[in-house]
Amino acid sequence: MSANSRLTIAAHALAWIGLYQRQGHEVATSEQIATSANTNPVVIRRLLGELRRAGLVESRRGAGAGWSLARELESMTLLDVYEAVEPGPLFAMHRTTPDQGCVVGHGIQPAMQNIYEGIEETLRHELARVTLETVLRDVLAAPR
Amino acid sequence: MSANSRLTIAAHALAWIGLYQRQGHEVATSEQIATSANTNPVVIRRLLGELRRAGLVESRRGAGAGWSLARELESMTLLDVYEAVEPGPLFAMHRTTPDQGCVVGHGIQPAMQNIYEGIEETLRHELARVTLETVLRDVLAAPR
DNA sequence: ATGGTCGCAACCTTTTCTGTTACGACTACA
DNA sequence: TGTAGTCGTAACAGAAAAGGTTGCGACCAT
Repeated sequence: MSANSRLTIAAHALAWIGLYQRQGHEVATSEQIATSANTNPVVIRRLLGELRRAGLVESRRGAGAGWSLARELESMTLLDVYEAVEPGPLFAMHRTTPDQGCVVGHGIQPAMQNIYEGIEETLRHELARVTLETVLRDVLAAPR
Repeated sequence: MSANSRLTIAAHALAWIGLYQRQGHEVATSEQIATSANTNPVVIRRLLGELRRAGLVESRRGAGAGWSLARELESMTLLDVYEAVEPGPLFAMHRTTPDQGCVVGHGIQPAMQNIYEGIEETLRHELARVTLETVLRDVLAAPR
């Protein structure tokens, strides 16, 4: 599916910030999170920027700057994160308009659009069932 | 999500073949289907080749060659098509292994893997509810 | 024998995602 | 007031995937 890792990395970042704050720290830096996720700080800042626009995190600038949660992990779901970092639909239509003179070419897009909408609704429902608190709990439950 | 159009095009092709056969024709050519989908015949042959490996269609070579359904549209679901044409998982993990020395970096992949598996199972369930017969019916029901 | 079609490999272009560098903006603190 | 540390963002490079295109051998009904 040519899947991307945005949802995974965003969840990683949120879990990291959440745990760090529970350990008494005020803010986490993109540098620290990037080290944990084994990627570049700019990648983290970009993703967290989208999460900030969605109201999930806040950032502070200047010296001693960094990122903090805007809400409890308990109140965030994977759906919130998904909608913040994934722009498009799950399934794409034809890249070029099908032949409108053909019965199938004419009816296929509305038909698939309808079907896909129902499926994406179910997907969103599933994503909404998983809170970031659950994610962190599962992360900490991993055998070492 | 960087979605691709394979599922859409494959469903288009199957609906086209199915309708064409109901009109009394034995086989459909990749050329005809490509015209309806407004793409290249090789693209169609590639996709139908995968559907053939999955036992959904058959092809005949030589003169008067082409494609036909291997089963009734009624007995094919979008899940059959999806599994035939989509190789990978819906969501990707980190591109590089996260820091195993970090609690989050260590536990994040098994945690997300588990969550994703449940979600993909639900997705498959939804796809399995839609038959290609339904798709064709919806296609023909489109207002003109 | 021939013409129409599939099978498949090879290559190109476009798009998307990720990584990287660079640098200005901002602010706590000395 | 200066400075160091961090964010914000633009710009570009590299990798990967999807889709489009061409070419040609294999196949077979006629």
